[in-house]
Amino acid sequence: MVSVRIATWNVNSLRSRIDRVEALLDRHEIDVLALQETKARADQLPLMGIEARGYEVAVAGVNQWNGVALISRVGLEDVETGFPGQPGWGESAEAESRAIGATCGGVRVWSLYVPNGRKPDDPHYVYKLDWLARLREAALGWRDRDVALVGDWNIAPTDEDVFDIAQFAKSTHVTAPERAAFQAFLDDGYVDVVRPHAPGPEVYTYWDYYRQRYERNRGMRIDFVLGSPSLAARVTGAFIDREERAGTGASDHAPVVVDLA
DNA sequence: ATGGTAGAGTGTCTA
Repeated sequence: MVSVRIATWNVNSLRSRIDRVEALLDRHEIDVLALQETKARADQLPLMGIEARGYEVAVAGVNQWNGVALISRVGLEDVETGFPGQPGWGESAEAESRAIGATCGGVRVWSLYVPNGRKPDDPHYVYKLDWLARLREAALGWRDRDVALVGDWNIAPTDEDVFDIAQFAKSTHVTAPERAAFQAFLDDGYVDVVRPHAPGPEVYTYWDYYRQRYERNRGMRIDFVLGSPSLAARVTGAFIDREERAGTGASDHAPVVVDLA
C-alpha cells in the first residue's frame, strides 16, 4: 500500500476560488481532493492549472447550487456519479448531483454533499434523511474495503460541534433524526478519523459569512472524513486547515486533510 | 421572526 493524503473541502464555487484550490494542492501536496458546492457545469470549469500539475479531474452536477468533484494524482478509476439508490430532487438526480465516487490509489473515495435540509418542516429535510438512509445502505456494502466517505455532511453530531447550541435548537443540522442518521454510519463501523487528531473544544470546519463568525470562532463542525475500519487503521494524521478560511475571498468552509499509511 | 454575507447570474434562490 502507498501512502496517500486525502483532503475534502466545500469550496463554495470552484470557478471563483480556482487560485485557492491550486494553492491548496501545492501547499499541502494533496494526492486526492474532494470538493463540494462546485456550482458549475463541467464545460464551465477552468481546470488547466490543475491538470498541468498532473491531476485528473472528475466532476458531477449541473446547477449553480450543488456539484461535487474529485481531483487525484494517484489515479481516478471507476468513476460513479451518485451512489446506487441515491434519491433525486427537482428536475433530475443529475441536476442535483451530490455524490461522486472513484478509486484513487487503491482507496475508494466518495465526495459527498449531504442535502442541507433547509428547515425541519421543509420537504427538503425529508429528502435529506432519505438521502442519508440510502447512502447508509450503500455504504454497508462497501465497508469491508478501504473506503472514505468525505465531505459536507450538513450535520453537527454533538452539541459541542456548534458554537451556540441554543441558537440552533430549532434548526436543521442538530435535530435528533439527523444526528441519528449520522450515528448510524458509526454504528456500522465507519469512523470519524479526524477528531482524534483535532481534539479540544471549539473545533469547527464551517463559519457563516455573516457577523464575522470566523473572526470570533463561532462555527460548526459539519465536514467529516468517515473511514471504513480498514481505512481508519491506516490513518497516521489529520488536520483542519483553519487558516484557509481567513481573509477576503475565502470559502465559508475550511479544508480537512487526512494522511493514510 | 428577521437579518446579516456570499455566489450563482439578472430573477431571486440557496446556503
